[in-house]
Parts: sequence; structure tokens; C-alpha cells
Amino acid sequence: MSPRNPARDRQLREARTSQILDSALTVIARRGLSGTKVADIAETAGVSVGNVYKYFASKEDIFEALVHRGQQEYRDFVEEALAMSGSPVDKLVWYTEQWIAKREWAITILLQYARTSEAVPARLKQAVSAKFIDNLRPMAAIIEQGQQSGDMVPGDPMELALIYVSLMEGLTLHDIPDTPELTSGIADRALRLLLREH
Amino acid sequence: MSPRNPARDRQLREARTSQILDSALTVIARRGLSGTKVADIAETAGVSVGNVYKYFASKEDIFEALVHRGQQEYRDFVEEALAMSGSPVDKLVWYTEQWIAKREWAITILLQYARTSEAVPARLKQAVSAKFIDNLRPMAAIIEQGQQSGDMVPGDPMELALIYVSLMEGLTLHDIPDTPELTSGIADRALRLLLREH
Amino acid sequence: MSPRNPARDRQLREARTSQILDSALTVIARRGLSGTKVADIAETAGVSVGNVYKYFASKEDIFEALVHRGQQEYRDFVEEALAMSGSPVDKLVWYTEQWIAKREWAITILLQYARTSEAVPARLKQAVSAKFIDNLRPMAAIIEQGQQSGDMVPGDPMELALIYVSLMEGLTLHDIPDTPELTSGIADRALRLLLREH
Amino acid sequence: MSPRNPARDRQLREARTSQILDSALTVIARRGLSGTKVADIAETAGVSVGNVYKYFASKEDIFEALVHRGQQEYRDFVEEALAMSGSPVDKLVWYTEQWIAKREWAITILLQYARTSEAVPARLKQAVSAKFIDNLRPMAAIIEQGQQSGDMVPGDPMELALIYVSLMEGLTLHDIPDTPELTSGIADRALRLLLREH
DNA sequence: GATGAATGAGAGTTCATTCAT
DNA sequence: TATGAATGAACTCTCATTCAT
Repeated sequence: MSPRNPARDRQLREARTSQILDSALTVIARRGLSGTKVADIAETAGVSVGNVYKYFASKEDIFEALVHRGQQEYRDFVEEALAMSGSPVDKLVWYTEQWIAKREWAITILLQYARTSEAVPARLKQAVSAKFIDNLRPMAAIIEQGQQSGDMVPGDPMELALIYVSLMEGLTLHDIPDTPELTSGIADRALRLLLREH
Repeated sequence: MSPRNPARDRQLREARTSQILDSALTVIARRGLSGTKVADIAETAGVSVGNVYKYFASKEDIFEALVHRGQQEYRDFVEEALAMSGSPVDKLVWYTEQWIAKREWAITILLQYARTSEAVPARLKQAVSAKFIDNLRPMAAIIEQGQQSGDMVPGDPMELALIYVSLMEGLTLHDIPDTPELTSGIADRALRLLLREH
Repeated sequence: MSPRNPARDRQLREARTSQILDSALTVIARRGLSGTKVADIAETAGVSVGNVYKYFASKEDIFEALVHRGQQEYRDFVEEALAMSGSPVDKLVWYTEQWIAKREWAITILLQYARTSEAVPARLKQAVSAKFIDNLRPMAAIIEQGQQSGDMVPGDPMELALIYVSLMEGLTLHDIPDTPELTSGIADRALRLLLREH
Repeated sequence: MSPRNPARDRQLREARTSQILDSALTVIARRGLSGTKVADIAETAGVSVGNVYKYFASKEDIFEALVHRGQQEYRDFVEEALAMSGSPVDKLVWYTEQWIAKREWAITILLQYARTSEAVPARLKQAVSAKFIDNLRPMAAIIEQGQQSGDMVPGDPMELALIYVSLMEGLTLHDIPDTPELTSGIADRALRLLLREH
């Protein structure tokens, strides 16, 4: 028997948790929550079915953890864009390129499901919607900077942020792996919609 | 011989079919395909479970019929926009207002699911994607007219059509009944992205 | 409207009843009772499903009528063999040839099912078994005649009748349409088992 | 790693499989295939419904396994008769007594159903019929030995084997538990049909 | 902790029977 | 009387969850 090592135990536990969530993200995004079997998640994660339940109480619990993690990661990402050096337009360009590169289709589908499905508890739906609105703020801040520098179109920054994020999401949902309807230049083209003509 | 009236029978059959599809559209959009019980569809349609199977061979069959009908209705709608009298900008305005008014969220969710879910047969996925692209053409034609009249931004009309439709869809998915994140002016605001500044 | 004719009405009713029973016999023998849908019977009989219920109260009712008719027809047949002119051996030959010619596989299967299946009410099972035993008597009488004339093997005539009928049935069940394992001479060969060597 | 014992697991698996087949044999023989619920099989076997599906893909799959096992067991049985020491008549006597003692009614009913029902896939029907014919060979060999020793009636051994087996089956189907029409001496009497008078 | 066999509630689908026309 | 659409109970099969090892 190996000697107990609480720190290492916790670390292993977190690694397993992440591993299960990563697998769950992909399969749930591809098949929907009720279309995904716990056995699918377990298999993709390379663990046994029973073991999944050592880390999560239920399939719903996995979904909720997934949603929270996804929204937090997005928050970190958009704040990183806001905090970076460079002009507001540079920030927007970086955000857009990163979004495309990271292929956020999986979490986009999941969050859309979380906001719209009746199968999701109202409590969670409201939390997700509220967090989504809150997550628009860094983007709105970038847009506001762009308006002050005269580089971006006028209008309520929060509204413009919602429009831009919706557009990113809408485009993303047409660029799922294996169903590519997007040519590479389209996101670039979309970006320019926010910019003033000169 | 027969105590039935064949013409009336057929009429009733078509009415029932529509009734079931209408119900299915709403509940499947709200709960997902695998999250929806045939019993839910039946109850919403006000018919018995068994009777649903007189009209559709399976739940998947209902879904497929729904998708076909949805894409055809969209085609009719966008061609109506193209055919109407008035300037290209008028057509785009009408299209946008109608889209918002018709609250196309249900079919938007369904078609997104049809294009992206692994649970959907590849054959159907491809058909839906192809039809989606084809359905961009009338919108591209409107944009081309707008470019010729100097009212709309330059760029490949098909690309711009994809962007605009993606934006509509993205916004729609944030304006589901009971989860309204959209203020009334946002769609109007979005529309202006395609217009040239003067 | 045609004028009422009670005699003709009854005749038509009997014809319909026979027609339904004939269809039922074939399909139930081929698919089993619970494997047969009332719709199958109706379709084979060329009537509507609803109309079947004008003549029989239930599927079980059809089955019971079938069994009764089958056992009565067999009784008539074996009594005809007993009553015919000629030697006991001639009677047995005629009986055997007729049995083979009439291809009684359908009713044989049905009666076997009626006697052995738990799905059949005990009351009916007992009636069928009793009638089966009773129906052995004419055959036993033929055998007794054959023993008296010295042409048939000795032994209890009822036992020998049971053996011979079981053999006929056993052979019949290997000569179902589309599954012929029987060569034409086998029944003839079987017949000789009852005859004395000379 | 694994806390399981693979050898023991496999053993348990085989035991469960047999247990389910044994239960299935009895209930399907008594109620017919479509008259038998998987729940009946599960209950008789003392396992849960869901667990049955861990061992067999479908009810049809159980039926097929049952048929294969039954025909193989019969083959072993009849070959044992052929291989035993003693005269051909001794072999036939042993075979007959064993058949009666083993009360093969269940598998007899099942195989008859497999050969005759339209509900059984043609592929399986043909396989069963072919195996049935093949399984006649050891019996035919016994009869041939009996003919050579002058103890059995002349004739094509395969034909006589078919007749004898059909007779056994026919008698068996009149001696189902709870429907006994057979007196104990009848099988003995039947056996003598193949023997020459002296 | 790790495993996967076992459970049983629940979903899709069928079909005997009824009934409005 | 004849029809076949409508009903819903019952069946097959699935899968989230538990638990003995």
C-alpha cells in the first residue's frame, strides 16, 4: 500500500474531475443531455461507470458543473481580452481570433441548452442567464473604449456587446466539426461590422 | 358501400398531421428531441399516444417532418421578402421585423439541433445543411440589390447573408420565451450593421 | 334500400363467419395466436377490422370457434371413414390419404396449441382434450374391425388409435407448407406399421 | 487494479445464461414466443428484467439460443444411444425410455414452432430444419443395425427414423404436464411398431 | 477507490377493442 | 351494416443509479 498523501489525493481527484468534465462536454454537446448516457461519458473519460458517481452525484450534477466551468472560463477569457495591451480594435481582433481558434462550439451549444431547455431547473437557468449578461460587461467595456477612440460604431455598448456575442455564437453554431459552412474569412468579415468606415 | 367520406377523411388527416407537428415543434424545441416523450407531444396535440403513430412512424419521423416543414416555410418567407415591392432596405427591414415577430426560436433551435447532433442521421444532417445554404440565396439576392443601390456594405453577398442570418439566429436564441435578454431595439440595431453609413 | 330478407341475411352472416374463420385458421396456424393481429385476420378475410367484431366478440372468441369447428370437421371426417364401404384396411388407407391430401397442418397446430398453451383457458383446454379422446373412437372402431379380420396388429384399439393419430400429427408437423421434410411415400410407409406382416 | 475476479465473473456469466435459458424454455413452451413476456422469463429465472438484456440482445435472441441448445442436446442424446453397448433393440428401448423420462415436451414444442412459424426468420427456420434432418442420422444408424440383425422392419432407415421420431414427438405433444392423455404403456407399444413380429 | 453486474422505473411502440360516421 | 380512426393498456427495451466484491 502506498502511504496516504492528502495533497496528492486531492490533486488526483481534481484531475479525474476535470477529465470527466472534458469528456462530458464533448459528448453532451454532440448528443444533448438526455441523449447522452453516463456510460458514454465514462467510456470517453476512460473510467468505469461506477467511478463517475464517486465524483458527481448525478448526470445533472455533471451538467451543472460543466456550465459553471464553461461560463467561468469564458469570463477569464474575455477579461484577458480587456486587460491586454493594445488598442480596443486589437482587443476585439484578438478576442475574435481566439474564439474561432478555440472552437467554442461545444460550450456554446451547452449554454444555449442551459438557457432554453425546460429540462433544466429554473434556478440553474436563471443563474446562467444572469451570468451571461454579467459576462457581457468586459466586452461592453472594450466597445466603449473603441467608441471613445472613434474606431467603433456608436450605440449602447451592452447592446452592441450582446449583438456581437450573439453573432459569434450564431456563426459558431454553423461551424461545428463535420458541418463546416463557414469560410475562414467570415469571422473576419463579421468583425468589421462593429468598425466605423473611414 | 363505405359509410365514410374520403375527401373529408383526407382533410381530417392533414389537419391532424399539422396539429401534431405544431405541438411537436414547441415541445421538442423546449426539451430537446430525446428529452421529449411522445406522450408529451400527444398530450399537447390533444390526441392519444397511439394515434400519433397513425400519422408518424416514429419520434424520429416526426422530427424529420418538422425539419422539412420548417425549412420550407423559411424558404417561402425569405422569397416573399425578396419578391415584395420596395427598396432592398425595405425588404431587409420587413424580413427582420417579421423574423422577430414570428418568434422563430422554436424552429431555429430545432434546425441547429438537426445540423449538429450526432443523434441525427448523417443523411438528414447533410440535407438540412444543404438546404440551409440554398435558403441563403434569396437573402443574398436582396443584399446584392442593396449593394447595387449603394445602400449596403460591400462584400460577397452569400457571406453577408450567412452573417446576417447567423446574427438573427444568435439573437433569437437569446430571446426564447421566458428567457428574454433582448430589448426591442436590438434587432433594429443589428439590422443597421449591414447598412452603409451616410 | 333492398327489402329485408331474414333468410338471406342469416345466410350472408354465416358466409362471413366462415370466411373470417378460414382466414383466421391460416394466419393463426402460421403465426400463433398472440402473434396474430386481428388486423391480419381482417385483411386476409377481406373485411374491415371493425367488422370482424360484428361477428366475434374477441380474438379469443375466434380461436375458440376455430377449435370447435376443427374438431367437429375432424369428427365428421373420421366417421365418414368408419362408415364407408370396404375392408378396415381400405378405410385406414382412405383416412390416411385424405389426411395427407387435406393437409391438416393448420388445424393440427391449432389444436396442439389449444391443448398445451397456458394462454388458453383451462375450461377450453379440457373440452378440447376430452373431445380429442372422444374423436379417437371411430378410429378405434376401424382398428377393432381390422383386428377381427386379422389384418391389423393386436393391442388395445384406443391405444393404437392414439398412436396412429399421434403419428399422423407428428408427420404432419414435419410437412408444413414451405418446410417439407416428408417424401410422398412416408405416410404410406407409416400406415403399414399398423398392418400385420404376412 | 481490478477488484474483480475475471475467471469467477465468466463462470457466473455462464451460470446466469443457462439459468435464463432454462426458465425461458419452460415459459415459452407453455405460452408461445409472442405470448411470453420477457418479464415472465426474468421472474422465473429470478433476475430482473434489465439483467436479462445483459445476457441476450432480445427475446428473439433468447429463442434462437434455446433452439440451438435444444438441438445440440438432442444430438448428444441420440449419439449416446447409438454409442452405447448392447443390441440395436436395446438402444431403441433406451432411447425411447429416456425420451419419455426426460419429458422433452418443452423443446419439442419449441422446435416445432421454430420450423413452422412465420414469425421466425427464414434463416433460422432453414437451419433448424437442416439440423433436424442431420439429427436423424444416428437414429437411422441404429435402425440399420436392427435391420441387419433381422430385428427391425425393412425400409429406408432415414424414412423409418423420421417416422419414429415423428411418432415420439406426436405422442409427446399429447403428454404435456397437466394434460396427460398418455398411459404409461403407450410408448412401449409404439416402440414395437418398428420391431419384426416373430 | 475502482469495477461492472444488477435493478427497476420509464420511454417508445404495438395492437385489441371501441365508436362516430 | 361497414369502416378505420382513436384509445390506452401492455409490452419490449434502455439506462441512471446502486452495490457487492
